[in-house]
Amino acid sequence: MMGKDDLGLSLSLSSSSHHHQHLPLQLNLMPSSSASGPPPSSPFPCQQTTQWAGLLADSDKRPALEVCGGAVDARSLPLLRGIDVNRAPSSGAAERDSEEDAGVSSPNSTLSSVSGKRAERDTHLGDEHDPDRACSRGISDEEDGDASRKKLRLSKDQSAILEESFKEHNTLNPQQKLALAKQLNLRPRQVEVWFQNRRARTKLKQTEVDCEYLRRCCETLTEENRRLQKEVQELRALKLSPQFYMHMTPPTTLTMCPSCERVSNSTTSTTTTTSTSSPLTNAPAQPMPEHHQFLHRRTIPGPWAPIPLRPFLDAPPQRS
DNA sequence: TAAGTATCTCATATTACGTCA
DNA sequence: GTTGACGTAATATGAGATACT
Repeated sequence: MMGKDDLGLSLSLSSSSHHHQHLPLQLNLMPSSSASGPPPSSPFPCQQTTQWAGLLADSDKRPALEVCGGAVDARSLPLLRGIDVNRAPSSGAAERDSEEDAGVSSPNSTLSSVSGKRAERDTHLGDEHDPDRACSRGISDEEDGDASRKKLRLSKDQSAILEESFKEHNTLNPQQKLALAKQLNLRPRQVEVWFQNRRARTKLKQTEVDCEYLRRCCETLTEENRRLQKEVQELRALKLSPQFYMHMTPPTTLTMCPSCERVSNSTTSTTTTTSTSSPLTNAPAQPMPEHHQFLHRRTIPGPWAPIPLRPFLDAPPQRS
């Protein structure tokens, strides 16, 4: 049967990769071949991401492309009530955005870690608490009165470029974020949010795939268990038949050696003890090791107790 | 050097908006 | 025109890491 390693089943509860990113509970259910790929310290590696990105591309790309299609945009643009996320932030505001957003990268943060120096950050810490927050809500200078956030659709091209970038690396450093934002005419905060949501969607998809894989494994094991139970019933039925006892050998007790864990038949002569293959491994019987002969000759009372096997297993009936 | 603080970035949950049937 | 489902951009929150005092 499949073991844990066969399934490639591993749980990574917590670890740290190079970007000190949090590593979520990761089910690596890929076959053992893939288990050798991503290092355990990186349960969300680019390799795996790329692998899943390809798998997910179909599922994720569909809504993105359909929703963000030109026709949809053409219809939706009038509904944006004058807000066009795809348009470069206008002139002065755009420049201010691109510069301020270079420092505004997180809702909890006010300035970027491009420099990472607090002194420099402090100089940028103005009276405005979080300018990007207001911008990201789509509240323009003229729409300050509307407190509700505006949801802004990304264009097809923007989504495609973001997807391509995500395939290369599912996390962005500040420089990459800035460059991507500039390329897409988006605020860095928007790029950051997009990547966060994209990672969440990827993980969700993978979780669904993992669940499906586990479900199939469970079905397989259930079927295997059912088959074995049936086999046990058949063997028990054979045991109860009179013919069974006629050909039955004397009671047998198998003993396991503690050192090599081989099973020997204690009913036979100690000098002629046969080495029995493991029922699990089905390994071919091998000659008795030297230490076996020593142990069996001296009948040392050891901790390895005889293993009483079920009668029907001690003397398996002859199958014709 | 250790402790405390500030900041950044992340994952995660949730909200709210846009689209479509 | 309305409505519910769905996708997703945006927000809120907490945690870990890092730099600094």
